[in-house]
Amino acid sequence: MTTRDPQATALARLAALFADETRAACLLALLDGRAWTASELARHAGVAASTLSEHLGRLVAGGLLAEERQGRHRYVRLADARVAQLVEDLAAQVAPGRTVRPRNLRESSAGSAMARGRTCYDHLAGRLGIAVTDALTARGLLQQETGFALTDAGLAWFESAGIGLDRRGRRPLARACLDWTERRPHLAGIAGAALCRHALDTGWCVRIGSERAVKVTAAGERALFDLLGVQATELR
Amino acid sequence: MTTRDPQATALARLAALFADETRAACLLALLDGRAWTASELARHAGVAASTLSEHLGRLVAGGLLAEERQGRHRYVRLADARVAQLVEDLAAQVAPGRTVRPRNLRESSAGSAMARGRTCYDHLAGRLGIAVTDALTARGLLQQETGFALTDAGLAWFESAGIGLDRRGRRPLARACLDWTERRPHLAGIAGAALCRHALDTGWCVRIGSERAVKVTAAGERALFDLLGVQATELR
DNA sequence: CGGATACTTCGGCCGCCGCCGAACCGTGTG
DNA sequence: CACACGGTTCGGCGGCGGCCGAAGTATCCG
Repeated sequence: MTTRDPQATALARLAALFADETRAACLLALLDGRAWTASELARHAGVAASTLSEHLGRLVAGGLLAEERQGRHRYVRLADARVAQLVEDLAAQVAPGRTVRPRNLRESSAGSAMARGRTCYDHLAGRLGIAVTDALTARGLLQQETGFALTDAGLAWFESAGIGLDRRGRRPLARACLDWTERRPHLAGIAGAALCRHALDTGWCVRIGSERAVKVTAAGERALFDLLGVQATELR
Repeated sequence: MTTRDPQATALARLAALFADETRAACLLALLDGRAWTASELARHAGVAASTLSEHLGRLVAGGLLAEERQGRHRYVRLADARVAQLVEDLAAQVAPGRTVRPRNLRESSAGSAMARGRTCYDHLAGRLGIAVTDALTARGLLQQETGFALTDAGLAWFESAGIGLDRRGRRPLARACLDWTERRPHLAGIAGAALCRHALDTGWCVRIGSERAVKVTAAGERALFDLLGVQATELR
């Protein structure tokens, strides 16, 4: 009050952006890494377009979202990987306590598709993400014993698989991201993003509908087995 | 509204705990890893005891704080390392934008002591934390190239230095924590905590006053130089 | 036992914030 | 040009939540 801690003020202001159910729903939706229009988000969150417009204004002003205007559309996406990580961290903190019991078949099947495989901003998560991470670890390409890092063999593997790693910028090459369905860490960071992009580009997996869920194709099963020894059964 | 996303609800509820300046000030203060009494926090935050009591109730109910009652005192501390990490992450997200210009000499000297060396929950931060992390990296004990992990030599170093690493539990052995004064990652996780505890136990550094700041002793300078080659000049 | 201290509970006040619908603006379309 | 459509602005409403001080409870101390 007389002399407030500016750091506390800033922290509270940032947290306030997450502290609303509608905004939280938007941020979680945007974890798919894609850009959504304002009206899509409004429908998703179940509020009026005018309400959502104000929310987007705050989120953009707060630096959490980046916007891009095209014609009469306003596209927004998470500002950067740092923001995505923050959303993931908060979501992960909250998830362990949840024992979701889906209400009906639609939610149940949607939920199980998400649990099977999904993107987490720009990398793979769900059983798919875990299976890949485990396979990398088992083959000595990734080590989780004394931290979380690619091994030299791992670097070579990415190269030989033709998956380029753009190491400019500050983002860590490999980083652990806690999976909220599996409750175990999976590969994120530059390597995780590159792997996911490669998987989508080459058709190892495809997105299901407009959600974050992804599905492994037959070609993907073959490639994952050939390259990493991932058994198809781990993905179901 | 008809069918709200329970994850969004949970995330918003969690974030709401951080989204108040008074509670944020408490959480940041508790980042020193110690237990504070309710009245200490009330004084620190500049609010009435009754107000703070309600805040503590919420934070405890929300699982962010653990409490311990002793006589007429209510001690609280951060619930665990996970919570501490979340606070750090949020604080780090907010810090880069801040270019603090201290108002007066007291704040200035307090600030520079914090910048020189401090604890970040249970590990070392500030120039001290960075110097140690850099030294570990330069000596090949820690690698940040392909992630963030101790090397085999690093494991051996901890052993030979007599710093035990208790690897039970899920906490990662080594983890990067972004330093909000140096804006670079420093060592956290089990190894970071063990190193910090060792440094305080053996008198390499001592706490300054009741704050998070720590000061490297003459014995500490010698030990850090002998064991890691840290130059005393890096610590000033 | 009586007073001091630490904390909690309660009632009441105030301000902020999320919500909506209506009106408005700008862009694309027949 | 008229119209549809996506988005924004505005006014107004309602509720939540943070704040305080006063009163109450529990503990420690002399």
